[in-house]
Formats: sequence, structure tokens, C-alpha cells
Amino acid sequence: MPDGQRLAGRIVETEAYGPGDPASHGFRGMTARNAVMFGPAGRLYVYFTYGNHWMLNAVTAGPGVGSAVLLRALEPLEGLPQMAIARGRERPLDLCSGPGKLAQALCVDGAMNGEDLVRGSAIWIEAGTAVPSDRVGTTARVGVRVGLDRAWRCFVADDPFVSRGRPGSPRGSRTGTGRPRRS
DNA sequence: CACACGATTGTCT
DNA sequence: GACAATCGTGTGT
Repeated sequence: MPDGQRLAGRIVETEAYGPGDPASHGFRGMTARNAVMFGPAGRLYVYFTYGNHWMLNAVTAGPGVGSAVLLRALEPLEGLPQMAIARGRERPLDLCSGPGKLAQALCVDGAMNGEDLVRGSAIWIEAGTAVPSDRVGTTARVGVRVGLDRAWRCFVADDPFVSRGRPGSPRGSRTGTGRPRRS
């Protein structure tokens, strides 16, 4: 944050978007908005949607390949008071339990689009404790109307901090390795 | 230049 | 569970 307070959380829910994926912003090629998706991996792709929400993604391949992972929910770990102020909500469960919520809680907006998440100092993702495969649930992605055949939403099963959008589903769990993050 | 639509959230019934 | 709010981006005229 501007005042030096560190805001951090553990990633508990994500969604993948990649080449040939009709639900991906990059499906129809590169545009001014999704340009970062086609750049080098490890960068932050931020975009605005629904009139007032910023979405945070980690670019996962490239250059030249449009792919990214949307950060959908975090278990807040550090700077909860500041997050509460930014969110206008007190309960920990209301701070980062959704893609738009966590962006607001972390005070991230379009100005940070393209930041380096690996070596950056403003915002970054670092390795954490792995989540056992049998604790990683997978379902179709939330809020999309295409690409529903791909179960590319991954979340920590039974974690209270995952977003409300379809917690579980008939789809069983799969593989996956968890890792936390911070800013 | 005009229009339709979101990788959502908060509030109300 | 259902629905309105809100506006930048993408696509078509």
C-alpha cells in the first residue's frame, strides 16, 4: 500500500484461460486491452469489467501466447484492517472472497497492469505450502457462457474463503498444487 | 458513431 | 434465489 502496509493473502481459488479457449479474452487475438496476456509470463494482467470491478490475472505463458490465470479468492493474511477500509466491509470473509473483491482489498487497479509478479516490488506472488491433490476441487469456470466443458476453475475444497459462485459441483476433484501469494 | 455485453457484487424479496 | 447497477471494450453500421 501507499503507506507501506503490506497486504497479503493465500490464493485459494483460480481460473485458467488459454489459447483456443472461447472464454478467454485472447480468443480473438490481441487487442489493446489484453496485450499483457500475450506478453511474457509472470506479469500481472488487470482489466476492468461490469462497470466497476478490476480483475487480477497472472500471465502464464508467452511471449506470443495469450494465457492467464484469474485470481478469484484469497484467504486474507496480512493488513486486514486496511483491506476492510478499502472494501467497506469488516468481516474477513467479505474481504477477498471474489475476483472483484480481492482487487479492491489489495488496492489494485488498471494502473498496475503489466507489473512483474516474479521480481516486482509493488505486487508479487511467491511459493507457499502445497495443497494436497485430494483437497483441490475443480469445476467449470464461473460467469462464462462458453467453454463450459473445461473444468478450469480450481479451489481449495471446503475453504471458507472461496467465492460464492458455485462452491462445489458434481465434478470431482483433480490434481493441482497450491501456492500462496502476497503484495 | 451506435450498441450490446460482460472472467461481478450488493441488495432486496 | 433473483435482479439492477455501471461503463470500457469489441464489433458492426
